[in-house]
Formats: sequence, structure tokens, C-alpha cells
Amino acid sequence: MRKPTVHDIVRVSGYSLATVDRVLNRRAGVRPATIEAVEETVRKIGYVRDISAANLASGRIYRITFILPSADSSFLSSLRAEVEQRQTILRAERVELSLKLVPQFDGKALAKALSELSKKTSNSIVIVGTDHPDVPAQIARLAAEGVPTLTLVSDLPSSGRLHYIGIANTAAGRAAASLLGRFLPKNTPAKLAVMAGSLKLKDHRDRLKGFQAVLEAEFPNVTIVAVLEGQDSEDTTFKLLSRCLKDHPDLAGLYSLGAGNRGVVSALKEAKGPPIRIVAHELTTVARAALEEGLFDAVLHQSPYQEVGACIRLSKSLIDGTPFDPADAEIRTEIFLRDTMPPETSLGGREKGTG
Amino acid sequence: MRKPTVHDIVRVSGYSLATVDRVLNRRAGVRPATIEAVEETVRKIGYVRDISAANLASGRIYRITFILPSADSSFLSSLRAEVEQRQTILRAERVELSLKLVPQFDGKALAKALSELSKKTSNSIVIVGTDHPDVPAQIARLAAEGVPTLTLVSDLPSSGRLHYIGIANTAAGRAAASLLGRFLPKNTPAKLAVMAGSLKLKDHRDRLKGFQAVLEAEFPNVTIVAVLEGQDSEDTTFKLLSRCLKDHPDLAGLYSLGAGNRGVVSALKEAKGPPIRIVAHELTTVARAALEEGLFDAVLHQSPYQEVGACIRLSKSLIDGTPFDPADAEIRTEIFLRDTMPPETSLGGREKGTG
DNA sequence: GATTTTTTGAGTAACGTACCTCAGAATGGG
DNA sequence: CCCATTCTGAGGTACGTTACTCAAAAAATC
Repeated sequence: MRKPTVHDIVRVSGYSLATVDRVLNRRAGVRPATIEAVEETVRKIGYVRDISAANLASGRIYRITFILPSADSSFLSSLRAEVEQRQTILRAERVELSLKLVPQFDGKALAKALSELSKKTSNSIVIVGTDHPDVPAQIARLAAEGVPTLTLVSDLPSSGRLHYIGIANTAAGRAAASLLGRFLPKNTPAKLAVMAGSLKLKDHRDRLKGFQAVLEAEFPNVTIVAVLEGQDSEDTTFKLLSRCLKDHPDLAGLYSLGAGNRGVVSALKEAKGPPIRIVAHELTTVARAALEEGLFDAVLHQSPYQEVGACIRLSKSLIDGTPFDPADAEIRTEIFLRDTMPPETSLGGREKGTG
Repeated sequence: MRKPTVHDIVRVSGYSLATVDRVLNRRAGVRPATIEAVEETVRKIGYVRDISAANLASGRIYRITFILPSADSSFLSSLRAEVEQRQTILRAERVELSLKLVPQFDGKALAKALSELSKKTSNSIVIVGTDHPDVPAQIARLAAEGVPTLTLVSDLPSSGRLHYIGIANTAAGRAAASLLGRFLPKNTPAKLAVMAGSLKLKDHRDRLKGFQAVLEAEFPNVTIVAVLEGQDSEDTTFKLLSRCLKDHPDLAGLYSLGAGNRGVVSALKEAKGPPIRIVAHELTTVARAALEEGLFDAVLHQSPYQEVGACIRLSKSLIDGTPFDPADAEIRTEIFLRDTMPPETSLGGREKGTG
């Protein structure tokens, strides 16, 4: 029971190798009837193209370009480290990863970086979605060249991107509300604050949206007194939150949905107020410590390791034109409580940054 | 900047292709000094073996054998479907999946199935760990032949298996306790029951262990009044739980840590008692419905899709002898609440079975 | 039915590695 | 310094596919 090859198609179908090959590689100059006949044989004998041989023969290289924010947050550092880490290993599989950095929150810079790419440099592109009118235009141009673009971590749904890889942010926001709501005393009025990075980012907007929706529907006793934007910077986050804690000494909880853990923790420690219930994002070193000492109640996490892996697998599928399972692109939001933290080594990301 | 090939090693090192090849493939008959010299060149020019070409040349086929329980639970059905689903697609990548079924909870049958495997039939084996003295012996025999065995879903730590792929079950049990503990009124005595499938399974034992540990440490107000073994059967689960609900009319909560969702739901509906807090495992159709109607409070989930994917990737790494990242084998426990359920299509598993 | 156009056939080189044989060179022991 | 042993070199074939070219056959056009 040898694995059938093109030569088996030749034998069974009666057509020549040249014709069979033309059909398999969708090249012109074959009658529809012949195409059908060959494809029928392919189905009959169960032929599947050997990707190894095909790649070897065609000299194909999977060129995947990542454009990531250069910011120094723990999460983004992990993401970049993840890409770098895989560069060497993947060369064995004819995958060439290239990593370009752009300033965070800067859609224009992203568009410019995209404008420098083409069929020549990239067979697939991965970006962290940032809004700017030029971005969809660039994505469209690249798509016209046959180069798919994927969004990672933060989506741009109507940009023409082929797929989004990352957690379901609305659901994450819902989970945060669900947890915070249950952690607070029942049917007692309570004030909450939200600390975002920037509402220019769709992932942050989505988290907020989901959070608000569940609070309204299920926890009418809870009100949101402030939605702050800390720009994912330690300083700004610290200042905004400190101010907010002063303004609302009776604050009962906080949802920190961006990458401002470090600033959040220092503001809380500084304020020395009564403990409040906190749900944050990304299990960074800081978040882990906060969880351990009871400062944070829950942390929602996404694994950079899995995200980068999914980007690469998806890109390969797209380039090969093989079917891929959408489930492969779904990154799960992990929920960590104090009792359920994994050992430090298994964060699924390699940390470096600050907070 | 072409990708370096063996011929570049030949050019740079000055040795012949034959010698270089002997070094690369660790064949005998080369002086240590020569080996070192060649390897130095490899490092210097950054040569990485092209896996496509290597596989093609050696005619390698990755034969991976899955031995899975034949039981009719939703989760196991998904797992089997996942393997079957991939059989066709993976042939393009020279991966041959074969799927063998054994009765659930039957270590002896597992050992027998293993005894029929060898280097010839399998290059890597994936089993759902089931205790039996013959199993480690078979794993050792296969390991001696150079065939690695992986445990999936339920581990056998001291069996000689090379790796475990699945969720951290102790942590899952801890999460369950953490959630249940917080969902119950504070500092008020409360009775809990646990419904397991079979404590012969390590994953069930581990979940129970983690559950108990957190309850003891953090929720001294809570006591476990019953640990039942429903054999993951709808009938048995139904009977045991119905009995338990009668015996303890004041039961405040339940941790269903096996695959008995269907039986749990019917017992609860039948009993028509006051609502109790429930944390269950596996987001099956039944669990999803129970979550939606508020019968279950939380569901801990593992994705068969990701698990099978990890098994295959890990197996390939092991067969190739390439390094793999342990993070790739870590399957995350997902926590679903009513507000955070994904759309039905994205369960990350293809359902078929019964509960 | 002759001519143009389209379709098909036969053959071949190439991709990068594995693995084989046989001969020749270098090395070590006595 | 010779002989046996161990290393190394030269050259080849094979894997399954891609992607050519050139010629021949078939179909379409008038």
C-alpha cells in the first residue's frame, strides 16, 4: 500500500505526466474534460501531493513578516522574543520569519511599514491591528498581490485582513465582569473603575464593551465611575489610578484591561487604601506576584507562544493553499486565580519587558 | 544570501560530501577531529538541514499510533474524531495516523494493544494513560526499540512515557475549588459533593486532590460529604447523584470532574431541589445548555483539537530529533462561565458522543 | 480538407538530502 | 617500513515534484 504519486495518476488516468502536472498546478492549456478526468483519478486513487517534494522542487520559501509594536511591555516583549526564538528552528522547514518594529498606537507607522512590503519580501504578513485609514489600503494592495495579512492580538475586522489570531476580547471582558461581579458582595451598590491602555485599540475597546455589557445585564448594583487610558505606560497608569483612588475612596473594584500592571500595582500600594477587587490581563511577573499576595483576584491571560505558533501555521496553510481549521486560530483566554497559577517556567511566553 | 546546503559545508570545510554526510547523520567511520571540524563549519555557515529534502530522500514516514478509549462520551468522541479528521490532511506531510480503540478504564487491554506495536508499525505512540502493571513494561519495550510513548489527557508519570499532553489536572481541581468556594456564601458551613468518573484514572485523582487541597486551605467552612464514581456513565452517575441528593437535601454544591454531565443534569432536574452551585468539566452540548440555563456555574474545558495537534507536533519533533518547546505540550484549562461561552462552532472539538 | 489553434505527450534538469559502493589515502602497530 | 586497519573521497542513484521545451496529435475554424 504505497502512497500514490503523480506517476500513479499517469498510469491510471492514461494522460501524460505533463498534462497531469498542468492539472495539479492549475496551469492553462488543458481541456475541461481532461481536467475533470485527471481530478477524478486523483480522487479515485487518493493521491495527496507530497508537500516536502513540492517545496523542494519549487524552491519555495515561506516568507512571513511580523510587524510588531516596539513598546516595552512584558507582553509585547514576549511576543517579539517568541518570533525571534523561532527564526532559527524554522529555517529547517523553509520558513523565513522577519520581524519589523513600529511604535505602538501608531497606525501611520504601521501603514508605512506595510507599504514597504511586497510579494517579493513576504508571502504572508502578521500585524497587530492599529487603526489608520492607510492600513486597509495597504492590506488591499498586498492582497491584490496575493499576500494575505493576518491580525494578531488586536483585530481590524473591516480592513480586509484574512484572519484574526488572538483571544476573543469581548468574551474576555465579559469574563472579567462575571468574575468581578461575583466577587463583590451581592445586591450592594459598588463602584468600579476600568484602566485601559488606549481605546484606540480594538482589543481594549472590545474588552470594555464586553465588560460593560455583562455588568449592565447581570450586576445592576455595580456602576463604573471611571474609564481611564494609561497608554500602557507605568507612569501614566500610576498617575491616573492614584488620582482616581483619591477621588473615589469607596472604590470597590478595578478591571485593568491593558498592559499597565506595574503602574496599577504601585498606585495601589502607594494609596494604602482598603483592599479592592481586581481583575487584570496578562500573567506577567508583576501580575503573578500581585496574584500571589492577594492584590489581584484574577488574571486573564493569552499565550504569546500559542499566538505566534498559530500565526505561522495559518500562514503556511494560506501559502500552500491547504485547508486549515479555524479552530487553530482560536487562542483561548486563560483565567488564573491565586490557586491555579502554573509554574513560572510554563508561562507560554518568554519575558523580558517591564510590566 | 542563499540558504546554506551540504555542498557549502563541503566547500568550506574541505572534506568530501561523503564525510560530511557521515558526520551529519552520525554514521561511524569518522575521526573525532574530523567530526569536530565539520560541525564547526556547520555552525560557522549556519547550516540547517532541510527537512523537506531529508524526508524525501530517506522516504521517511511519521507513523503515529493513537490508542484511545472506545467509550461513548462526548469528549472522547471529539478526541477520536479529531484524529480521524486529520488522517487525510496529514498524509501530505508524510504523517500516517492510525487509531486503535480499547475499552475505557481497561489497563490490561491497553497493554495488550501496546504489545502489538513495534518500530515497524509506529514511530511514536499516544495513549490515554490507564494504570496496569503491564503498561510500563510495554512502554519500556517500545522505548528500547526507539519508539517514544506520549500520554494524553491522563498521565502515567512513572511509566517511562516521554511526555504528558493535557491540562494540569491538579490545577484544574484547584480552580474548581477556588471558584466554588467563592461562589458559596462566605464563612457559612456548606456541604459539597464530588462526582468523578473513576478514581483509577490519574486525571480524576489529580483533580480531586487539587480540589481538596484548596478547600482545606482556603474554605474551611466547606466540607465534602461524598466522592462518587459514576464511571462516566449516564446511568450510574444519575443513580449515585440522585441518591446523594436525597441523603443530603442541604447540599450546597457539586464538582463534577468526570464525563458524567448528562447524568448529572438529569439527576438534578429529576430531584427538583433548590439550586446548587456546580462546576463541571468539558464544554459538551449538555454542559453548554446547563451553563446557559444557569444550572452549571462554571465549566472547565480542554480542547481536543489542541491536544491532538500537540501530540502530532511533539511526535514529529521526537521522530526528527529536533528540539521542541515544552510549552507546546501544555494544554490550557479553559474556564467558561455563562457570559463567556464561545459560539458553538468554535468548541475546538467535533462532537458526536453522548454527554 | 486545409489551416490555424489548442491540447497533449515525451523527455529532462533541478531541488537538497540520504545512502550506497569501491577505491585510495592516512594512520597506527609491530 | 610494512601491513592491517581505519578514514576519507569520488561518484552514483534515488526520493516526488516542478517546470521547462519541442514535437505531435487533436480539435476548431473557415
